[in-house]
Amino acid sequence: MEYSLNIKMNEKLFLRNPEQTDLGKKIILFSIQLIHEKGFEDFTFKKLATAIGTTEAGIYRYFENKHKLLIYITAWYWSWLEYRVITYTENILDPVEKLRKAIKFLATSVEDDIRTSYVNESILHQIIISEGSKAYLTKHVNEDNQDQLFKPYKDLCSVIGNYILECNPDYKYPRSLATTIVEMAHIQNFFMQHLPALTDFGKSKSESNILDFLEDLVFHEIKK
Amino acid sequence: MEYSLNIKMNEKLFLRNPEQTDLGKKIILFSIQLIHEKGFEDFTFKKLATAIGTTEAGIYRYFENKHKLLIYITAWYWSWLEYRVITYTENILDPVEKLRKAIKFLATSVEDDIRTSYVNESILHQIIISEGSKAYLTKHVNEDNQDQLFKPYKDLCSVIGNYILECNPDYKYPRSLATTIVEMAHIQNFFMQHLPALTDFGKSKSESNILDFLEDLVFHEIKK
DNA sequence: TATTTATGATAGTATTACTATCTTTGCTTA
DNA sequence: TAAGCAAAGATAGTAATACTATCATAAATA
Repeated sequence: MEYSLNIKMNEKLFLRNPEQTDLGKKIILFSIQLIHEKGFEDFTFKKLATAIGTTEAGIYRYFENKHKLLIYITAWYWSWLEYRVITYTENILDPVEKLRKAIKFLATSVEDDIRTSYVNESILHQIIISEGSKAYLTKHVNEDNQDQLFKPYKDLCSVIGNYILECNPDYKYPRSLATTIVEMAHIQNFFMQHLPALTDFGKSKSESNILDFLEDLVFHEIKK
Repeated sequence: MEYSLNIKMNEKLFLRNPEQTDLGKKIILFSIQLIHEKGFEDFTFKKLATAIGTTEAGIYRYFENKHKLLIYITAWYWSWLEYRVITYTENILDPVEKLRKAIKFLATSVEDDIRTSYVNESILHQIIISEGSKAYLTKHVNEDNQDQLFKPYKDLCSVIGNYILECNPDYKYPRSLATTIVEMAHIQNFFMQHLPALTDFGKSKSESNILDFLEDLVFHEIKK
């Protein structure tokens, strides 16, 4: 049996829906590869077009500019992650176990999900680590936010925040702690890879250490 | 009596030392204003030159490119902050009080320091919040790191890490907790301003709430 | 007075970030 | 089977960006 997983994306993110055509899917597939390879600053629609074997104008029919494309692929990632977190925790009754599992999904690398043919999730995870925050660290964040472009990120954080409240209904900072988990899962990973003196995981360079740190932090904080 | 505070910057950050000439000081002063006004992506040496009343070529004599200039001003900020943290905590004996004071310096807005005529620290603080992480989130972070460009950031985190260890010598993650404090002090501030649903401070929008959250987090975590 | 140093003035190039237009291909649907 | 439409290809063009180079000039210094 074959599976396929479809994530409905906000229509303001694109001009033409990339999921509905061959070229569109290629744009997503190759842009993930190219952004990972060159970094977002050095990534251009010209280079993307050449890699795909189409023209610049072809890309512009799908995305207004490269920043919208970055928001698209990050938003896709957060939606996919929320889906995974929810499906893999729904049978767990103990809220502490649920939260533990969620943290694990955030802090651990993923393997390519075979149900999504035109997205390579393990590379996407690396992009989130290195480029993810550039999606919102702009002067037009307020307008983008009004267009709901960051909803998937907020939804994921909201799920984590609710798990935190299930563990301790009196805890005062469930949202801020949720974003702390999500952000630090990625920032600690980046620092571990590139600026190891800023972490305690420089020698082993293992994601399981980040996981241990985050669990330690979260469960000390919300302990009743 | 007049005071002046001088911070020695890494020579690899510039081509000609901006602190030693009038034009150099103007470049720092105006670039801080302009980056804050336009955001880093929309900031160009052309616009900076026009604002100062000099030419593009004039700016290029001081800085290789706008990214080096960003690293320069962020590095300056971290050095200045480390200096403040150290001087204002050196007479405090209780390590918990010391750490508490340090967190306060990180999470609270500053007023313009009159001892540094060509740097506006309160605007610089906003730049750190919105643009700071772009200094290291690049494909050339490893080369920049080899050139010691991030040393001021590391030094500051190291100071905080040591205060953490003074509070609890057995604590396992002093470096990662230090970077968590520094990063989250700024990220929570950005979210509070622009994506308030991601924090618990959306209504009041007050920095003192961020401070309370960070203290709560840190002292629960390192409690013996 | 000679010389170095900083700045100004001007010009030029490759690349980026688009926009516009016209043609072709291939798939519906009457 | 023909007409019609949507997607994609081909090509061109523009303003801005990110530089590099050169030559002149003014001020500081030796």
